[in-house]
Amino acid sequence: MTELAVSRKHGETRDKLLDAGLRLFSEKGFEGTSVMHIEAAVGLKPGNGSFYRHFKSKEALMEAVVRREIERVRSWRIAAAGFSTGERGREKYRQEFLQSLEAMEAIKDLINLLAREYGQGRFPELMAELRALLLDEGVSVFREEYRASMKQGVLREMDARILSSIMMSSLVGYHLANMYFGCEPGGVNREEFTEGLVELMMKQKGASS
Amino acid sequence: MTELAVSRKHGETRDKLLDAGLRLFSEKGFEGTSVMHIEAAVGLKPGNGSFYRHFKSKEALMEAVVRREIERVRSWRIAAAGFSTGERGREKYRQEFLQSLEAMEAIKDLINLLAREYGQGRFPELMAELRALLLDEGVSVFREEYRASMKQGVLREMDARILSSIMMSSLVGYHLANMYFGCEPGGVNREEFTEGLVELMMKQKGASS
DNA sequence: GTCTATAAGTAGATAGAC
DNA sequence: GTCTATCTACTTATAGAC
Repeated sequence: MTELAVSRKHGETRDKLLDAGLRLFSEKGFEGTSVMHIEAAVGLKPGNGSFYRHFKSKEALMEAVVRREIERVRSWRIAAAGFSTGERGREKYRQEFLQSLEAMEAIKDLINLLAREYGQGRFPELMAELRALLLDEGVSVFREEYRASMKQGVLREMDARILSSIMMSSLVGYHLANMYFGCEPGGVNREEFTEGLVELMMKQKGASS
Repeated sequence: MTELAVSRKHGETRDKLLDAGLRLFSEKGFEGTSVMHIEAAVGLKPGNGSFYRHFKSKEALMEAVVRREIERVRSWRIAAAGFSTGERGREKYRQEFLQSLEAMEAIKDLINLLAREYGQGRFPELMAELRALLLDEGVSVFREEYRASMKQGVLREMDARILSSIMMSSLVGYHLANMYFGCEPGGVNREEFTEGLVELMMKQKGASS
């Protein structure tokens, strides 16, 4: 184990390739991005295959890019275990919704890449992993939080499964509309939007049942 | 004006090319779809350029595909002017939400294509037109409907701009999660989801203010 | 670890026979 | 309106000098 043909720990260039790969695959899609383009982006002379000293193929770079992003998201999840602490109420939910939008913003390249490549059958296992991470885990965290809140009587009485699905879908839709169209849906900004979501979730003043 | 080099009204094959173009661009992206592939899909011998008797370039096909879809959506909009009639209430909104999801399903290839190509700078004017059609018009129809409903006192009192943005984002998010991940967010089906949206919108029993 | 050079394949597009 | 044949450019990837 002296030096693998294409070993795992190169230096700066490898990291630059991962960064450029994420950005370019996200912007132009996997097919739309050539290795020459990637090489040029990191300062290598394009078309001379120096890329292949770092990754054995374009597919290998794609896989490494997605795996690195998955790990990034995982480490955030662990760090943000503070989710279910603190006093439940308007302000807490408002901040959590804003944080969700910010988190999506932070991984927008990953989301974009996912949108482009998903369903094409190119990286099925990778895409399945992303789905589990982004969608399934996200909804389930929301759901458990809402269940706890309802017991405390701060939220309107409603199936927590459905409420969490709606809140999640809503944030996802808002983010994607923003991302793809570069504008806020209906001219409603983040603060108004998240405030509105909280308003809908909370028990209305004087509600009887 | 006897016969343009690549004239506008060919026959069956041209339509087949438009159909195949929509499907393939949506599935594999513009860059990911080769002219050979398109030719094969409509029964032409691939790689022999018969495609170019119908469209002067791959870009030209893309443009024609999107324009045809835009017209399709426009004609629906006109036909569905019945939106703002009928008795306002739970059942009406429930059906309208379901119809929105069905409409998105019906143009999912267009949406997918949009998601893939938007922001790449390849067809800027085309994408801007789509945005106006799908997002801006959609939200504004919702908004006016809600304004009218609030006056009648069936909806909770809330900024109609924000409510319509939330409802729209929510439907878009639900649809996209479904489309990209092939499953319902949080295992909530359409009926439950739309029912939940209505529940959130309506005035709660016994709400005072 | 980057460069020169180049192989082998595929892409978009055109000319002309039928 | 489809086919044969072909041009040019670009793509992924490799071999080997430095």
